[in-house]
Amino acid sequence: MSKKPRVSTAEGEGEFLASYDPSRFERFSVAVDVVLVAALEGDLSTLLIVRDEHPYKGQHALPGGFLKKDETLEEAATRVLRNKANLGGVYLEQLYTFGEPRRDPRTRVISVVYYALVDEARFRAAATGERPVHSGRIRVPWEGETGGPVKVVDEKGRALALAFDHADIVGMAVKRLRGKLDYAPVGFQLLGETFTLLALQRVHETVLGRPVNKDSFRRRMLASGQLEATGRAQSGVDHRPAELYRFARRSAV
Amino acid sequence: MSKKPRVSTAEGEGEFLASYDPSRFERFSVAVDVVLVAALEGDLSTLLIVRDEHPYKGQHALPGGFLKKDETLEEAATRVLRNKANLGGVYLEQLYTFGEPRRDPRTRVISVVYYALVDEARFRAAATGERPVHSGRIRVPWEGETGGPVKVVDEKGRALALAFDHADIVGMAVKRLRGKLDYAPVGFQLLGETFTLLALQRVHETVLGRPVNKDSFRRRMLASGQLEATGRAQSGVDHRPAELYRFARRSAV
DNA sequence: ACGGCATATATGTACTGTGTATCTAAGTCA
DNA sequence: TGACTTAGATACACAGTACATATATGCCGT
Repeated sequence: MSKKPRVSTAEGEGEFLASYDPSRFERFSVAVDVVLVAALEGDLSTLLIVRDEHPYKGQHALPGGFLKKDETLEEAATRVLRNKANLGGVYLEQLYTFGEPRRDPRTRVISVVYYALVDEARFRAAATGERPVHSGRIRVPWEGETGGPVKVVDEKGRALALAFDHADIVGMAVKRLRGKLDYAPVGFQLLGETFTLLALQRVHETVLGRPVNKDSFRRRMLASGQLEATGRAQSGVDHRPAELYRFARRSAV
Repeated sequence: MSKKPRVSTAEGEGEFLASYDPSRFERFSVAVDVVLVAALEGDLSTLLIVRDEHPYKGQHALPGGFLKKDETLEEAATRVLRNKANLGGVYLEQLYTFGEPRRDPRTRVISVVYYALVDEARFRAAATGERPVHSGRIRVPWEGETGGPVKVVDEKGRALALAFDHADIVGMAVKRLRGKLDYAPVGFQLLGETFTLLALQRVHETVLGRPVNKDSFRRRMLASGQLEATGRAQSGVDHRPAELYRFARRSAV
């Protein structure tokens, strides 16, 4: 292969190697949206905001905001969570970047999407704060193919038509969670400080979209060394209460 | 939670729900870079271009280009591959978006990175074309942790200092490949139409950064149903030739 | 107080995938 | 022709998991 760099005027080369002149290139609005996910009563839920302006006025949308000049993408996502959901210090990870030219009818917007995982208590605190935030339940198609179309419904089970391509985004978030379930402590992020094994199982089932064998799941989790028994038991149930576990941050192995 | 949308003038709400006025928000240069990966002689390689302008003049960089007004992100990645490597119809997938404010010293650039997987023949065709493209060998730290620092070296083994944050980007591409190896036909994309089981094993070992058991690997691959024997054998080797296999696109199960 | 009920938790067994070792097959080359 | 090298097949041990069964423990109605 050619070792000596040479000046090329070919179209493909020029645009990248030539002197940079900002005015020569298009500039784009960059937004950062966040899929805030929690496990509520066995279902995955995501935080939504009702739009009060066109387009998609009155419809639900993921919380988001436009990127500012000197902040990183992750800082923008953090800011969105802080401003829209009054949440800080949550697990945050970049999901995907959506850039279809007409995904926003007003102007072209490149949206870098992050997803965040919180436990039920934090989610409910956000969803009942001063701001008009809503909770959308994610209905994952049972036994569906990976990345199949998820539906988002309200508390009464009515389907919510999400603004923009946000339904696709939620679907991709679930798909990502599904892939990480095996090797990352996803379930723990979605549950509170303590939880029962059945609760953890429900979360896994919801993310996977299929039932898992109870006994196998229990043994696998206990054998993983990631769980730590608290010695305390569930209360307020009309049957034998289950042991409460917590996530073992760093066991001495 | 509050059901009735109400107008909010709080800072966090306003920026997203208020009437959209493009002039109110920053606009950013958006680039699309491509990590073109192939398996060459057991090593992963990636396509690089030598920069002939500041910054990082004379250093190697991933092929890339700025996003145009009406093309999708994927179309931009396709265009980059066509222009810089004269390649078309390759497997392409979005990797990650890098947006650190000072990653490009000239101006802020949001870079949406795609990775592409090609077989050795296509990679060599690109790397020996008219354009001054180069091949960088990816040295994955053996037995290293996921996402550990990879090094990129030239044909003589000399370390290449990549421009911008492109070394990080290559590292993330390898990390992604590693994660997909178990459930996606990554190896097949990196090999040609036909290949021996040992060649497939070498690719897996390179991506994983560790040796895999030969017999187990063979059995696992044959049991997966993704392989199809061609009936033909390797030639030009000084030992017993191995059977050539091909990827079974859609087996009748 | 007691027994039914529902769920938690423990134990046992079969199956499957993988690691490892050993043996045989099929080429090249001196 | 026989040594050498790698391909490919077979056998066995082991671990993880699915599945089945048995026991424990709390609540609740009578």
